[in-house]
Amino acid sequence: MSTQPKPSNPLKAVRGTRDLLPPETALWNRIEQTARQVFSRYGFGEIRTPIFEATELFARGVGEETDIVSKEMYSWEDRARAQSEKAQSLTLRPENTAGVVRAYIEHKLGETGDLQKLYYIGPQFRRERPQRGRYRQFWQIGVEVLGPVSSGSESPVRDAEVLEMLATLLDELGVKNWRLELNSVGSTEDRKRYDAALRAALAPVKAQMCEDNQRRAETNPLRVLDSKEPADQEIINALPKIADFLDDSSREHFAAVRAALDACGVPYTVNPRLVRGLDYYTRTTFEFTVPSSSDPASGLGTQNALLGGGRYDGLSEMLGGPKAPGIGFAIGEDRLVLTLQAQAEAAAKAADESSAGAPGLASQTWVQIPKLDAYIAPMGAERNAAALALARELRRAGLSVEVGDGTFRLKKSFEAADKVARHIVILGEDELATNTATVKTFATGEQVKVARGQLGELLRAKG
RNA sequence: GCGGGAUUGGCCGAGAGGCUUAGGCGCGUGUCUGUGGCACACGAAACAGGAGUUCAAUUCUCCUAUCCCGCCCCA
Repeated sequence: MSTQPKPSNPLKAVRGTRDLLPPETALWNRIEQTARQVFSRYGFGEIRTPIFEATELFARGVGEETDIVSKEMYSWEDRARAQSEKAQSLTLRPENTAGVVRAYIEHKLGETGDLQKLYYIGPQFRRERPQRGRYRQFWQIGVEVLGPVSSGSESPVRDAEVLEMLATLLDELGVKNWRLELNSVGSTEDRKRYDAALRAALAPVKAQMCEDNQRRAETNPLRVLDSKEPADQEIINALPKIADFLDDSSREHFAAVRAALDACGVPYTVNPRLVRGLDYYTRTTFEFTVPSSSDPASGLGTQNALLGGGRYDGLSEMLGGPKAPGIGFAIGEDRLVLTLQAQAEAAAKAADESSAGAPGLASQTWVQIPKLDAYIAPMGAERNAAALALARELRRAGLSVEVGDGTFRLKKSFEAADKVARHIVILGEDELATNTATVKTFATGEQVKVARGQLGELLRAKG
Protein backbone atom coordinates (compact mmCIF):
# COMPACT_ATOMS: atom_id res chain seq x y z
CA MET A 1 0.00 0.00 0.00
CA SER A 2 2.71 2.45 -0.81
CA THR A 3 0.92 5.39 -2.22
CA GLN A 4 3.20 7.80 -3.90
CA PRO A 5 3.23 11.45 -3.04
CA LYS A 6 1.27 13.05 -5.81
CA PRO A 7 3.46 13.56 -8.86
CA SER A 8 2.56 17.08 -9.87
CA ASN A 9 2.76 16.95 -13.62
CA PRO A 10 4.69 19.89 -15.01
CA LEU A 11 3.36 19.11 -18.46
CA LYS A 12 -0.23 19.69 -17.50
CA ALA A 13 -2.14 22.89 -16.92
CA VAL A 14 -2.79 23.10 -13.20
CA ARG A 15 -6.17 22.21 -11.85
CA GLY A 16 -8.87 24.69 -12.68
CA THR A 17 -6.84 26.35 -15.42
CA ARG A 18 -6.90 25.58 -19.10
CA ASP A 19 -5.48 26.48 -22.47
CA LEU A 20 -7.63 28.19 -25.02
CA LEU A 21 -6.66 27.15 -28.52
CA PRO A 22 -7.67 28.13 -32.02
CA PRO A 23 -10.23 28.04 -33.41
CA GLU A 24 -12.02 28.58 -30.10
CA THR A 25 -10.02 31.72 -29.40
CA ALA A 26 -11.71 33.29 -32.41
CA LEU A 27 -14.93 33.19 -30.41
CA TRP A 28 -13.28 34.83 -27.43
CA ASN A 29 -11.93 37.55 -29.66
CA ARG A 30 -15.28 38.14 -31.22
CA ILE A 31 -16.91 38.50 -27.84
CA GLU A 32 -14.27 40.91 -26.62
CA GLN A 33 -14.37 42.93 -29.79
CA THR A 34 -18.15 43.21 -29.62
CA ALA A 35 -17.97 44.26 -25.99
CA ARG A 36 -15.38 46.94 -26.75
CA GLN A 37 -17.49 48.31 -29.57
CA VAL A 38 -20.65 48.43 -27.51
CA PHE A 39 -18.89 49.97 -24.50
CA SER A 40 -17.32 52.68 -26.60
CA ARG A 41 -20.74 53.67 -27.93
CA TYR A 42 -21.68 54.40 -24.33
CA GLY A 43 -18.58 56.43 -23.66
CA PHE A 44 -16.54 53.87 -21.75
CA GLY A 45 -12.75 53.75 -21.75
CA GLU A 46 -10.57 50.79 -20.94
CA ILE A 47 -8.70 50.46 -17.67
CA ARG A 48 -6.03 47.85 -17.00
CA THR A 49 -5.15 47.24 -13.39
CA PRO A 50 -2.47 44.90 -12.04
CA ILE A 51 -3.25 41.24 -11.83
CA PHE A 52 -2.18 41.21 -8.19
CA GLU A 53 -2.74 43.70 -5.43
CA ALA A 54 -2.12 44.03 -1.72
CA THR A 55 -4.18 41.41 0.09
CA GLU A 56 -5.50 44.16 2.32
CA LEU A 57 -7.33 45.74 -0.61
CA PHE A 58 -9.55 42.72 -1.11
CA ALA A 59 -9.99 42.11 2.61
CA ARG A 60 -11.37 45.61 3.00
CA GLY A 61 -13.09 45.99 -0.33
CA VAL A 62 -14.72 42.64 -0.91
CA GLY A 63 -15.29 41.87 2.74
CA GLU A 64 -13.39 39.82 5.29
CA GLU A 65 -16.35 37.51 5.87
CA THR A 66 -17.07 36.66 2.25
CA ASP A 67 -16.17 33.23 0.91
CA ILE A 68 -13.90 34.86 -1.61
CA VAL A 69 -11.69 36.49 0.97
CA SER A 70 -11.96 33.91 3.71
CA LYS A 71 -11.08 30.86 1.65
CA GLU A 72 -10.66 31.40 -2.06
CA MET A 73 -7.77 33.79 -2.52
CA TYR A 74 -4.37 32.98 -3.97
CA SER A 75 -2.15 34.89 -1.59
CA TRP A 76 1.53 34.83 -0.79
CA GLU A 77 4.08 36.75 1.20
CA ASP A 78 6.19 38.83 -1.12
CA ARG A 79 9.87 39.02 -0.42
CA ALA A 80 10.95 41.98 1.66
CA ARG A 81 12.94 44.48 -0.35
CA ALA A 82 15.22 45.49 2.46
CA GLN A 83 16.19 44.36 5.93
CA SER A 84 14.13 47.09 7.45
CA GLU A 85 11.05 46.15 5.51
CA LYS A 86 8.69 43.35 6.17
CA ALA A 87 7.19 41.09 3.60
CA GLN A 88 3.92 42.26 2.12
CA SER A 89 1.01 39.94 1.56
CA LEU A 90 -0.07 40.00 -2.06
CA THR A 91 -3.05 38.37 -3.75
CA LEU A 92 -4.02 37.43 -7.28
CA ARG A 93 -7.12 39.49 -7.90
CA PRO A 94 -10.33 37.50 -7.28
CA GLU A 95 -12.40 40.26 -8.90
CA ASN A 96 -11.63 43.59 -10.47
CA THR A 97 -13.89 46.17 -8.85
CA ALA A 98 -11.66 46.69 -5.82
CA GLY A 99 -8.67 47.27 -8.08
CA VAL A 100 -10.54 49.77 -10.22
CA VAL A 101 -11.73 51.72 -7.20
CA ARG A 102 -8.20 51.63 -5.79
CA ALA A 103 -6.93 53.13 -9.05
CA TYR A 104 -9.69 55.72 -8.94
CA ILE A 105 -8.57 56.78 -5.49
CA GLU A 106 -4.84 56.56 -6.20
CA HIS A 107 -5.03 58.72 -9.32
CA LYS A 108 -7.45 61.14 -7.68
CA LEU A 109 -9.87 60.71 -10.53
CA GLY A 110 -12.57 62.18 -8.32
CA GLU A 111 -10.73 65.53 -8.45
CA THR A 112 -11.49 65.82 -12.14
CA GLY A 113 -15.13 66.12 -11.24
CA ASP A 114 -15.95 63.84 -14.16
CA LEU A 115 -18.04 60.73 -14.16
CA GLN A 116 -15.67 57.82 -14.78
CA LYS A 117 -16.91 55.16 -17.17
CA LEU A 118 -14.40 52.34 -17.25
CA TYR A 119 -14.29 48.81 -18.55
CA TYR A 120 -11.82 45.97 -18.19
CA ILE A 121 -11.27 42.55 -19.71
CA GLY A 122 -9.01 40.13 -17.95
CA PRO A 123 -8.37 37.03 -15.88
CA GLN A 124 -9.39 36.70 -12.25
CA PHE A 125 -8.40 34.02 -9.77
CA ARG A 126 -10.32 32.11 -7.13
CA ARG A 127 -9.38 28.86 -5.52
CA GLU A 128 -12.68 27.03 -5.74
CA ARG A 129 -13.60 23.53 -6.72
CA PRO A 130 -13.55 23.56 -10.53
CA GLN A 131 -16.76 22.73 -12.34
CA ARG A 132 -18.29 23.49 -15.66
CA GLY A 133 -18.43 27.27 -15.92
CA ARG A 134 -16.24 27.67 -12.87
CA TYR A 135 -12.49 27.82 -13.16
CA ARG A 136 -9.68 28.91 -10.90
CA GLN A 137 -8.47 31.27 -13.55
CA PHE A 138 -11.49 32.74 -15.23
CA TRP A 139 -12.15 35.77 -17.37
CA GLN A 140 -14.33 38.70 -16.65
CA ILE A 141 -15.51 41.54 -18.82
CA GLY A 142 -16.56 44.26 -16.47
CA VAL A 143 -17.67 47.82 -16.27
CA GLU A 144 -17.55 50.42 -13.51
CA VAL A 145 -19.28 53.80 -13.46
CA LEU A 146 -18.25 56.00 -10.56
CA GLY A 147 -17.46 59.55 -9.57
CA PRO A 148 -18.27 62.29 -7.11
CA VAL A 149 -21.95 62.81 -6.42
CA SER A 150 -21.82 66.06 -8.40
CA SER A 151 -20.99 64.03 -11.53
CA GLY A 152 -24.32 62.26 -11.32
CA SER A 153 -22.81 58.97 -10.23
CA GLU A 154 -25.67 58.34 -7.85
CA SER A 155 -28.36 58.83 -10.42
CA PRO A 156 -30.71 55.97 -11.31
CA VAL A 157 -30.00 56.93 -14.91
CA ARG A 158 -26.60 55.31 -14.48
CA ASP A 159 -28.12 52.06 -13.22
CA ALA A 160 -30.60 51.90 -16.06
CA GLU A 161 -28.00 52.83 -18.65
CA VAL A 162 -25.70 50.04 -17.55
CA LEU A 163 -28.54 47.52 -17.61
CA GLU A 164 -29.76 48.66 -20.99
CA MET A 165 -26.20 48.42 -22.31
CA LEU A 166 -25.96 44.85 -21.08
CA ALA A 167 -29.19 43.94 -22.79
CA THR A 168 -27.83 45.41 -26.00
CA LEU A 169 -24.53 43.61 -25.67
CA LEU A 170 -26.16 40.22 -25.08
CA ASP A 171 -28.46 40.81 -28.03
CA GLU A 172 -25.59 41.78 -30.29
CA LEU A 173 -23.66 38.73 -29.23
CA GLY A 174 -26.68 36.63 -30.11
CA VAL A 175 -27.35 35.29 -26.63
CA LYS A 176 -30.88 33.93 -26.57
CA ASN A 177 -33.35 33.63 -23.72
CA TRP A 178 -31.49 35.78 -21.24
CA ARG A 179 -33.34 37.04 -18.20
CA LEU A 180 -32.59 40.09 -16.13
CA GLU A 181 -33.31 39.69 -12.45
CA LEU A 182 -33.34 42.85 -10.46
CA ASN A 183 -33.53 43.79 -6.82
CA SER A 184 -32.61 46.51 -4.38
CA VAL A 185 -30.80 45.69 -1.19
CA GLY A 186 -31.04 49.26 0.06
CA SER A 187 -28.46 51.32 1.83
CA THR A 188 -26.04 49.91 4.34
CA GLU A 189 -28.39 51.03 7.12
CA ASP A 190 -31.42 49.51 5.41
CA ARG A 191 -29.61 46.25 5.16
CA LYS A 192 -28.63 46.35 8.80
CA ARG A 193 -32.25 46.76 9.84
CA TYR A 194 -33.36 44.04 7.46
CA ASP A 195 -30.72 41.67 8.75
CA ALA A 196 -32.01 42.17 12.28
CA ALA A 197 -35.60 41.61 11.17
CA LEU A 198 -34.62 38.45 9.32
CA ARG A 199 -32.86 37.05 12.33
CA ALA A 200 -35.91 37.78 14.45
CA ALA A 201 -38.23 36.11 11.95
CA LEU A 202 -35.96 33.11 11.54
CA ALA A 203 -35.45 32.45 15.23
CA PRO A 204 -38.76 30.64 15.85
CA VAL A 205 -38.79 28.65 12.57
CA LYS A 206 -35.13 27.95 12.11
CA ALA A 207 -35.29 24.50 13.62
CA GLN A 208 -37.68 23.31 10.90
CA MET A 209 -35.26 24.09 8.12
CA CYS A 210 -32.48 22.10 6.54
CA GLU A 211 -29.03 22.03 8.02
CA ASP A 212 -27.59 24.50 5.54
CA ASN A 213 -30.26 27.04 6.24
CA GLN A 214 -29.89 26.66 9.98
CA ARG A 215 -26.27 27.51 9.60
CA ARG A 216 -27.01 30.42 7.28
CA ALA A 217 -29.60 31.76 9.68
CA GLU A 218 -26.76 32.16 12.12
CA THR A 219 -23.91 33.32 9.92
CA ASN A 220 -25.59 35.21 7.09
CA PRO A 221 -29.39 35.32 7.14
CA LEU A 222 -29.52 37.01 3.74
CA ARG A 223 -28.24 33.84 2.17
CA VAL A 224 -31.24 31.89 3.39
CA LEU A 225 -33.16 33.73 0.68
CA ASP A 226 -30.97 32.06 -1.93
CA SER A 227 -31.79 28.57 -0.78
CA LYS A 228 -33.21 26.16 -3.33
CA GLU A 229 -34.20 23.61 -0.71
CA PRO A 230 -37.81 22.75 -1.70
CA ALA A 231 -38.92 21.90 1.80
CA ASP A 232 -37.97 25.30 3.10
CA GLN A 233 -39.61 27.42 0.42
CA GLU A 234 -42.80 28.00 2.36
CA ILE A 235 -40.92 29.41 5.32
CA ILE A 236 -38.68 31.49 3.10
CA ASN A 237 -41.58 33.00 1.21
CA ALA A 238 -43.14 34.10 4.49
CA LEU A 239 -39.98 35.92 5.58
CA PRO A 240 -39.92 39.73 5.60
CA LYS A 241 -39.09 41.34 2.26
CA ILE A 242 -36.19 43.71 1.81
CA ALA A 243 -38.48 46.03 -0.11
CA ASP A 244 -40.30 46.85 3.10
CA PHE A 245 -37.09 48.00 4.73
CA LEU A 246 -35.90 50.45 2.10
CA ASP A 247 -35.81 54.07 3.13
CA ASP A 248 -37.48 56.67 0.94
CA SER A 249 -34.45 57.51 -1.13
CA SER A 250 -33.63 53.86 -1.85
CA ARG A 251 -37.23 53.20 -2.73
CA GLU A 252 -37.38 56.15 -5.09
CA HIS A 253 -34.08 55.19 -6.63
CA PHE A 254 -35.29 51.67 -7.35
CA ALA A 255 -38.57 52.94 -8.80
CA ALA A 256 -36.68 55.32 -11.08
CA VAL A 257 -34.43 52.53 -12.34
CA ARG A 258 -37.45 50.42 -13.19
CA ALA A 259 -39.22 53.29 -14.87
CA ALA A 260 -36.20 53.93 -17.07
CA LEU A 261 -35.94 50.27 -18.00
CA ASP A 262 -39.62 50.24 -18.89
CA ALA A 263 -39.11 53.30 -21.06
CA CYS A 264 -36.27 51.55 -22.86
CA GLY A 265 -38.28 48.38 -23.27
CA VAL A 266 -35.76 46.25 -21.42
CA PRO A 267 -37.56 43.32 -19.83
CA TYR A 268 -36.73 42.34 -16.25
CA THR A 269 -38.10 40.50 -13.29
CA VAL A 270 -37.94 41.86 -9.79
CA ASN A 271 -36.56 39.11 -7.63
CA PRO A 272 -36.83 40.11 -3.98
CA ARG A 273 -34.67 37.15 -3.08
CA LEU A 274 -31.71 38.20 -5.18
CA VAL A 275 -28.94 38.92 -2.71
CA ARG A 276 -25.39 39.03 -3.78
CA GLY A 277 -22.33 37.77 -2.03
CA LEU A 278 -20.04 40.75 -1.94
CA ASP A 279 -20.21 43.09 1.02
CA TYR A 280 -20.01 46.29 -0.94
CA TYR A 281 -23.33 46.11 -2.76
CA THR A 282 -25.95 48.75 -2.01
CA ARG A 283 -29.30 49.52 -3.59
CA THR A 284 -29.52 48.02 -7.08
CA THR A 285 -28.35 44.45 -7.53
CA PHE A 286 -28.87 42.35 -10.62
CA GLU A 287 -28.04 39.19 -12.44
CA PHE A 288 -28.46 38.09 -16.04
CA THR A 289 -29.17 34.40 -16.32
CA VAL A 290 -29.79 31.87 -19.05
CA PRO A 291 -31.99 28.78 -18.68
CA SER A 292 -30.05 26.26 -16.66
CA SER A 293 -29.27 22.57 -16.60
CA SER A 294 -32.69 21.26 -17.54
CA ASP A 295 -32.44 23.20 -20.76
CA PRO A 296 -29.83 21.87 -23.16
CA ALA A 297 -29.55 25.28 -24.76
CA SER A 298 -27.63 26.50 -21.79
CA GLY A 299 -24.01 25.48 -21.68
CA LEU A 300 -24.01 25.97 -17.97
CA GLY A 301 -24.98 23.60 -15.23
CA THR A 302 -26.10 25.10 -11.98
CA GLN A 303 -23.94 28.07 -12.75
CA ASN A 304 -26.71 29.78 -14.64
CA ALA A 305 -25.61 33.32 -13.85
CA LEU A 306 -23.90 34.82 -16.86
CA LEU A 307 -23.06 38.02 -15.10
CA GLY A 308 -23.80 39.91 -11.95
CA GLY A 309 -23.42 43.34 -10.57
CA GLY A 310 -24.83 46.17 -8.62
CA ARG A 311 -24.32 49.51 -7.01
CA TYR A 312 -21.57 50.14 -4.46
CA ASP A 313 -22.11 53.59 -3.08
CA GLY A 314 -19.86 53.15 -0.07
CA LEU A 315 -16.95 51.17 -1.50
CA SER A 316 -14.56 54.04 -2.10
CA GLU A 317 -14.98 55.23 1.47
CA MET A 318 -14.57 51.70 2.79
CA LEU A 319 -11.17 51.73 1.12
CA GLY A 320 -10.26 55.10 2.57
CA GLY A 321 -11.11 57.19 -0.46
CA PRO A 322 -13.51 60.04 -1.10
CA LYS A 323 -17.24 59.51 -1.49
CA ALA A 324 -17.64 58.01 -4.94
CA PRO A 325 -20.89 56.20 -5.55
CA GLY A 326 -20.81 53.75 -8.40
CA ILE A 327 -22.34 50.83 -10.19
CA GLY A 328 -20.80 48.02 -12.15
CA PHE A 329 -20.99 44.45 -13.29
CA ALA A 330 -18.79 41.56 -14.28
CA ILE A 331 -19.59 39.17 -17.08
CA GLY A 332 -18.24 35.64 -16.71
CA GLU A 333 -16.62 35.36 -20.12
CA ASP A 334 -16.08 31.64 -19.76
CA ARG A 335 -19.79 31.22 -19.13
CA LEU A 336 -20.68 33.44 -22.02
CA VAL A 337 -18.57 31.26 -24.31
CA LEU A 338 -20.19 28.10 -22.94
CA THR A 339 -23.64 29.56 -23.47
CA LEU A 340 -22.98 30.71 -27.02
CA GLN A 341 -21.47 27.36 -27.92
CA ALA A 342 -24.40 25.46 -26.45
CA GLN A 343 -26.93 27.69 -28.17
CA ALA A 344 -25.12 27.43 -31.50
CA GLU A 345 -25.03 23.67 -31.13
CA ALA A 346 -28.72 23.50 -30.31
CA ALA A 347 -29.55 25.73 -33.26
CA ALA A 348 -27.44 23.65 -35.62
CA LYS A 349 -29.11 20.48 -34.41
CA ALA A 350 -32.53 21.97 -34.89
CA ALA A 351 -31.58 23.23 -38.34
CA ASP A 352 -30.76 19.80 -39.73
CA GLU A 353 -32.24 17.13 -37.57
CA SER A 354 -31.52 14.53 -40.21
CA SER A 355 -27.80 14.80 -40.78
CA ALA A 356 -26.12 13.25 -37.81
CA GLY A 357 -22.83 14.75 -38.84
CA ALA A 358 -20.04 15.14 -36.39
CA PRO A 359 -20.37 18.19 -34.20
CA GLY A 360 -18.51 20.59 -36.41
CA LEU A 361 -16.95 23.94 -35.98
CA ALA A 362 -20.21 25.35 -34.69
CA SER A 363 -19.87 23.57 -31.40
CA GLN A 364 -16.49 25.09 -30.84
CA THR A 365 -16.77 28.56 -32.18
CA TRP A 366 -19.93 29.43 -34.04
CA VAL A 367 -17.63 31.92 -35.68
CA GLN A 368 -16.81 31.32 -39.31
CA ILE A 369 -13.07 31.12 -39.79
CA PRO A 370 -12.57 32.58 -43.26
CA LYS A 371 -10.37 30.75 -45.70
CA LEU A 372 -7.18 32.37 -46.85
CA ASP A 373 -7.10 34.13 -50.20
CA ALA A 374 -4.37 31.96 -51.59
CA TYR A 375 -2.03 29.05 -51.05
CA ILE A 376 1.21 29.23 -52.96
CA ALA A 377 2.54 25.89 -54.11
CA PRO A 378 6.17 26.00 -55.25
CA MET A 379 7.14 23.14 -57.54
CA GLY A 380 10.41 21.85 -56.23
CA ALA A 381 12.49 23.03 -53.33
CA GLU A 382 14.45 25.38 -55.56
CA ARG A 383 11.25 27.42 -56.02
CA ASN A 384 10.72 27.93 -52.26
CA ALA A 385 12.51 31.23 -52.03
CA ALA A 386 10.57 32.65 -54.93
CA ALA A 387 7.33 31.43 -53.38
CA LEU A 388 8.04 33.18 -50.13
CA ALA A 389 8.93 36.35 -51.99
CA LEU A 390 5.64 36.18 -53.85
CA ALA A 391 3.78 35.61 -50.59
CA ARG A 392 5.44 38.69 -49.15
CA GLU A 393 4.24 40.74 -52.09
CA LEU A 394 0.67 39.54 -51.77
CA ARG A 395 0.58 39.82 -48.00
CA ARG A 396 1.87 43.37 -48.18
CA ALA A 397 -0.97 44.05 -50.55
CA GLY A 398 -3.35 42.93 -47.83
CA LEU A 399 -4.13 39.41 -49.00
CA SER A 400 -4.05 36.43 -46.67
CA VAL A 401 -1.62 33.84 -47.94
CA GLU A 402 -0.09 30.53 -46.95
CA VAL A 403 3.07 29.14 -48.52
CA GLY A 404 3.61 25.46 -49.13
CA ASP A 405 6.84 23.65 -49.62
CA GLY A 406 8.46 22.66 -52.89
CA THR A 407 9.19 19.18 -51.65
CA PHE A 408 5.48 18.42 -51.46
CA ARG A 409 4.03 16.43 -54.26
CA LEU A 410 1.48 18.38 -56.22
CA LYS A 411 -1.29 16.21 -54.88
CA LYS A 412 -0.32 17.01 -51.33
CA SER A 413 -0.11 20.70 -52.15
CA PHE A 414 -3.64 20.60 -53.52
CA GLU A 415 -4.96 18.84 -50.46
CA ALA A 416 -3.26 21.26 -48.12
CA ALA A 417 -4.36 24.23 -50.18
CA ASP A 418 -8.00 23.16 -50.42
CA LYS A 419 -8.16 22.90 -46.66
CA VAL A 420 -7.07 26.44 -45.90
CA ALA A 421 -7.46 28.60 -48.98
CA ARG A 422 -9.83 29.54 -51.77
CA HIS A 423 -7.20 29.56 -54.49
CA ILE A 424 -4.01 27.70 -55.20
CA VAL A 425 -1.19 29.54 -56.89
CA ILE A 426 1.19 27.21 -58.66
CA LEU A 427 4.72 28.41 -59.03
CA GLY A 428 6.81 26.14 -61.24
CA GLU A 429 9.57 26.36 -63.75
CA ASP A 430 7.32 27.72 -66.50
CA GLU A 431 5.80 30.39 -64.33
CA LEU A 432 9.12 31.63 -63.04
CA ALA A 433 10.57 31.70 -66.53
CA THR A 434 7.67 33.74 -67.87
CA ASN A 435 7.09 35.77 -64.70
CA THR A 436 3.57 34.46 -64.36
CA ALA A 437 1.56 32.40 -61.92
CA THR A 438 -1.06 29.73 -62.39
CA VAL A 439 -4.17 30.24 -60.29
CA LYS A 440 -6.84 27.65 -59.77
CA THR A 441 -10.08 28.46 -57.97
CA PHE A 442 -11.33 25.59 -55.86
CA ALA A 443 -14.98 26.53 -55.88
CA THR A 444 -15.27 26.62 -59.68
CA GLY A 445 -12.34 24.55 -60.83
CA GLU A 446 -11.35 27.21 -63.32
CA GLN A 447 -7.71 27.85 -63.91
CA VAL A 448 -5.87 30.79 -65.40
CA LYS A 449 -2.33 31.88 -65.95
CA VAL A 450 -1.64 35.54 -65.16
CA ALA A 451 1.26 37.93 -65.10
CA ARG A 452 2.81 38.29 -61.67
CA GLY A 453 1.84 41.96 -61.53
CA GLN A 454 -1.83 41.16 -61.92
CA LEU A 455 -1.99 38.30 -59.46
CA GLY A 456 -3.04 40.36 -56.45
CA GLU A 457 -5.71 42.13 -58.40
CA LEU A 458 -7.03 38.86 -59.80
CA LEU A 459 -7.25 37.23 -56.38
CA ARG A 460 -9.03 40.23 -55.02
CA ALA A 461 -11.47 40.27 -57.92
CA LYS A 462 -12.29 36.59 -57.47
CA GLY A 463 -12.74 37.14 -53.74
C1' G B 1 -13.89 21.53 1.70
C1' C B 2 -18.00 17.35 1.31
C1' G B 3 -20.87 13.56 -1.72
C1' G B 4 -21.65 10.91 -6.58
C1' G B 5 -20.10 9.42 -11.72
C1' A B 6 -16.38 8.97 -15.36
C1' U B 7 -11.18 8.33 -17.55
C1' U B 8 -9.39 3.28 -23.91
C1' G B 9 -4.82 6.43 -30.15
C1' G B 10 -4.82 13.52 -32.17
C1' C B 11 -10.64 13.19 -31.95
C1' C B 12 -15.11 10.06 -31.46
C1' G B 13 -16.18 5.30 -29.70
C1' A B 14 -16.93 -0.57 -28.87
C1' G B 15 -15.07 -4.38 -25.71
C1' A B 16 -13.86 -8.77 -22.40
C1' G B 17 -10.43 -11.85 -15.88
C1' G B 18 -6.36 -15.30 -20.17
C1' C B 19 -7.35 -15.34 -27.14
C1' U B 20 -4.80 -9.97 -31.88
C1' U B 21 -7.82 -3.77 -27.51
C1' A B 22 -12.93 -3.30 -32.55
C1' G B 23 -14.78 0.44 -35.83
C1' G B 24 -15.07 5.56 -37.68
C1' C B 25 -12.80 10.48 -38.43
C1' G B 26 -8.16 12.50 -38.90
C1' C B 27 -2.84 11.66 -40.11
C1' G B 28 1.27 9.41 -43.16
C1' U B 29 2.90 6.53 -47.54
C1' G B 30 1.93 4.32 -52.30
C1' U B 31 -1.05 3.44 -56.93
C1' C B 32 -0.16 9.17 -59.01
C1' U B 33 7.47 13.06 -61.60
C1' G B 34 2.76 19.76 -63.12
C1' U B 35 -3.46 19.31 -61.58
C1' G B 36 -6.00 17.65 -55.91
C1' G B 37 -11.04 16.63 -53.62
C1' C B 38 -12.79 10.13 -55.16
C1' A B 39 -11.19 5.12 -54.79
C1' C B 40 -8.05 1.17 -53.32
C1' A B 41 -3.83 -0.67 -50.57
C1' C B 42 -0.46 -0.28 -46.72
C1' G B 43 1.25 2.20 -42.22
C1' A B 44 1.97 5.03 -37.42
C1' A B 45 -0.84 5.76 -33.04
C1' A B 46 -4.41 4.19 -26.77
C1' C B 47 -6.27 0.88 -21.96
C1' A B 48 -4.66 8.23 -16.79
C1' G B 49 -0.67 7.00 -12.78
C1' G B 50 0.50 3.79 -8.61
C1' A B 51 -0.41 -0.34 -5.43
C1' G B 52 -3.24 -4.85 -4.22
C1' U B 53 -6.12 -9.58 -5.25
C1' U B 54 -5.11 -13.59 -8.89
C1' C B 55 -1.56 -18.81 -12.01
C1' A B 56 -3.20 -14.53 -15.10
C1' A B 57 -5.65 -7.61 -14.55
C1' U B 58 -6.57 -2.84 -19.49
C1' U B 59 -11.18 -5.59 -17.07
C1' C B 60 -12.01 -6.71 -9.93
C1' U B 61 -10.42 -3.69 -5.23
C1' C B 62 -7.89 0.49 -3.08
C1' C B 63 -5.05 5.10 -3.46
C1' U B 64 -3.73 9.43 -6.41
C1' A B 65 -4.66 12.75 -10.43
C1' U B 66 -7.99 14.92 -13.78
C1' C B 67 -12.78 15.95 -15.81
C1' C B 68 -18.14 15.93 -15.17
C1' C B 69 -22.62 16.23 -11.77
C1' G B 70 -24.50 17.95 -7.02
C1' C B 71 -23.57 20.85 -2.26
C1' C B 72 -21.20 25.41 -0.67
C1' C B 73 -20.50 29.93 -3.23
C1' C B 74 -19.97 32.94 -7.17
C1' A B 75 -18.74 35.26 -12.90
